[in-house]
Amino acid sequence: MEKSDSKDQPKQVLAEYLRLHGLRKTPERFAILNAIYSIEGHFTPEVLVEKMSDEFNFRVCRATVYNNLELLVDAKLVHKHRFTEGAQYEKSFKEVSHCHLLCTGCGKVMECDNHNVQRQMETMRVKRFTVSSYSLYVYGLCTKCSTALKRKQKKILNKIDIQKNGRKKD
Amino acid sequence: MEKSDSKDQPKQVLAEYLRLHGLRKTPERFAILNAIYSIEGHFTPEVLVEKMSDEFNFRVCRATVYNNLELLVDAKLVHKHRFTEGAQYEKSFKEVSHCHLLCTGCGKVMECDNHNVQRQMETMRVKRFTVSSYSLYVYGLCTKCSTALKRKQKKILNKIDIQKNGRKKD
DNA sequence: GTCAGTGCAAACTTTTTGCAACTAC
DNA sequence: GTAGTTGCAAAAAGTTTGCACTGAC
Repeated sequence: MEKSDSKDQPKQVLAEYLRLHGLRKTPERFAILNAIYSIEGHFTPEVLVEKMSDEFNFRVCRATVYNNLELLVDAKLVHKHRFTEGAQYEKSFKEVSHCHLLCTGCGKVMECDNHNVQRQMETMRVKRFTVSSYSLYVYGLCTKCSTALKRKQKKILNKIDIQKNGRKKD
Repeated sequence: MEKSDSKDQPKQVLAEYLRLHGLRKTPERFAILNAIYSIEGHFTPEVLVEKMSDEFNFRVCRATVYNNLELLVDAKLVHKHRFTEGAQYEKSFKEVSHCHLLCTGCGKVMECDNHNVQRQMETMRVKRFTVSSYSLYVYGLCTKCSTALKRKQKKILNKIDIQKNGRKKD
């Protein structure tokens, strides 16, 4: 009977978190949570405010969004990333931790499931430290940037060669 | 004889990087590199500027430091981290990639060598992506914050209990 | 009724940009 | 001499803060 599915919902988790921390159940908090869980992938605080206003017709000021994002991170309902200048967030409830591929050429962020790493991380123990989550960022080049870089390097090498030969000929 | 130890020096790596990219060997670049390699652990651009001025008597403006940190990251001589607001850097030449433990309570950053993870990362292959480096951040609580949190939670639970009992008595 | 939480605007921090001056090549 | 680099100052981007007001408890 009444299998406690509902208890597994992010909303319930937030409610319980607020209760256990003696904090208030404001409409803003649940509206923010709701908006976040309607977003697939990463988002910035700015985008979240905009989306809430546009799609949910719910206006919140930035300070509130910043405050509550921090709270939701603490409640383990949201992951915080810092790929570039400015933080990016991502829902995290019942999501498998995936690693992120960051192209240092164009800045593109891709996701990648590496089961070996995941297994390893889930069983990771560290002395004098209570592990709660992890982020793995892998830097490198996407195919497009990799090709572009090779072309660019060839061009530079040609230029260096020309300069040298020019000098030699003098 | 003349074993090419010198070629392995960061300075040589930078010189070669600059040559292959058609960039200039400015004194600022080598001064910045030098200062960075005198620092153990993480530092911010601000701290680097200060250190250069104070300890090396070499004044550079921030813009130059920012430009060249980016360049050094590209040359794989420096790692860039974004633990908090504001980037932190770290020398990376011939350094073993270590994972970072980030305490979400006090913000303390600790280093941690996990050989399993290191081995795994060094052999990692991803489709359509040329891996060049990685960062592993493990979030959690240090012993001090873990203890503090437990104490705090106990206090809140007591408070909630008192409120409930108070109501019931009414 | 009280105090945590919100909105607003201003302040602050970190990073980038535009431009004149400089210098490595 | 040319064009890549630097310094400087101003602007931009992202986040935090102070304060008055509101509303969850």
